[in-house]
Amino acid sequence: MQKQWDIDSLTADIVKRIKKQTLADKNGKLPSERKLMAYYNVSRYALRQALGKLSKNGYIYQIQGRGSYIHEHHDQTNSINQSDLGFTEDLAREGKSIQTVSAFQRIVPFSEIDFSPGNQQFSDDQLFVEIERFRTLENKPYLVEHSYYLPEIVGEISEEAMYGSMFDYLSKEKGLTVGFIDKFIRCELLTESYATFFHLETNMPSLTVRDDSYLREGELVAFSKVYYDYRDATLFMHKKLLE
Amino acid sequence: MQKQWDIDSLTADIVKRIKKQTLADKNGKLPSERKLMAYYNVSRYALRQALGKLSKNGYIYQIQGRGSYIHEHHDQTNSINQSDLGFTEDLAREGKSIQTVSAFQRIVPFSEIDFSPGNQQFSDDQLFVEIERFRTLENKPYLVEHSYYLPEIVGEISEEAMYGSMFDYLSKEKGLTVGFIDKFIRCELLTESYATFFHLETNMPSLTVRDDSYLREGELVAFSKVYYDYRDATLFMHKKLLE
DNA sequence: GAGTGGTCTAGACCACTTA
DNA sequence: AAGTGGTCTAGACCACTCC
Repeated sequence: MQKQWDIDSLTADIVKRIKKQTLADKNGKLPSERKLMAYYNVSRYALRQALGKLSKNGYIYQIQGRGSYIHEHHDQTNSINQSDLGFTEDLAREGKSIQTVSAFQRIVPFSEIDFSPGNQQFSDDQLFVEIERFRTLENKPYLVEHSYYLPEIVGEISEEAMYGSMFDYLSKEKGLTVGFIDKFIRCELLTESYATFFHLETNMPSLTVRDDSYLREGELVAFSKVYYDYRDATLFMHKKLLE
Repeated sequence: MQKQWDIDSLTADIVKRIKKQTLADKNGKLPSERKLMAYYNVSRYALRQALGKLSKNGYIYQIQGRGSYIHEHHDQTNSINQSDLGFTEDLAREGKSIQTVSAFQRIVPFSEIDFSPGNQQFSDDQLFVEIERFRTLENKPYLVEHSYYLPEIVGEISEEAMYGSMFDYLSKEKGLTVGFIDKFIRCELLTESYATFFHLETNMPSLTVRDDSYLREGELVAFSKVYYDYRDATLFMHKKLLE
């Protein structure tokens, strides 16, 4: 009995072989789709779904009539890959440790919130769970995450969760699945308290990412703003044209 | 003879109908895939490719077992949508006019370049065409674009091109097609000359986007850095999870 | 159980590149 | 002419939601 591949495991296996350098030739050229179909014993559709994912994320590029090639991209040290990005950057990245050094939680009405989601309005007395988390990367101040959760959806948030991954917490403890996120990236000036955390002066800048997070069902579950130390943070993105 | 749809025209038509509000019901729910297949007389594959594009760009979201729904997103005023983004943001956006108010071109060796592409090194005497463009949005200083082109690939760049769209120029005049771009987003402090253009003080911040642009064939053709006025620039991105 | 989106197969033809 | 990726069809079964 031969191994059955689905698209996810197929994608993972191709990535593994690319990294182990056992798939492409010395010019970075992959075997043709027909050969890969035969090798993995999958249909054209399944194979192309897998290659499409790699292509979208910048691992490979494909040229009609010529073949598929590996795209050697940058060293991703200290850069946040948007394609891998979770909730509000809750992924522990290769060999790096992100820790929450302090966190605050309180309940506030909409009228006291200083930023709001892109496409939705609330009544002034709508309550939100406000969470502020100060986080370090390799023991160095790295980001401040300022979030508002809809209490009707998430309920109470435990103290332990605030020091771990909110994304995992919502999924495992609350059974909530985030389906998509709108992101707004800006550069803003720091207030005194955030600047102090980064050992910067007031009004020094910060790279900020505003997220509106929606459940799989399309309901807004949280909106947040993350302030990164501008000296360390780089967002990486790969853009495919001609689609 | 019925109209034949390909995926692009199908996608465009669905977008058009969504905008005209003649496709979804009052709850924002689209007809089922089977119904749309019948309506457009296309296969499941073609239809799902089209819906997949809309879904990826945040126009709709799909829920297994329930249906497809419109996602009303934000007001995109003054925000740069990464999914629509061209070369270095050369698209004239809805009703807004971007103009180049001054531009400089010179030839420099690699050794005099102050930033470099993510994954490639050049010898110190490799020459580049350096272009600096100062651009306004609605007659207000908006961005400075600092680019380096490989002369072996692009050849000479005409004066007119420098005041128009570099993307169109490469494509129409030089027959070069950009296939993909690596992007690195940061927040940086402005030097005096750039700050002056934005009517800001030296060391005020800027939202920057570094691009490495590759031809369809995988060859690096240019790398650039765009400095945006941090007060006006917002990058928008839609992220689909669970793929 | 009926209807929805998600996954996958087998096969065809087209557009492009290379020789 | 042969080989490559790009597009598209027809059909099947699965997982999930709703009644």
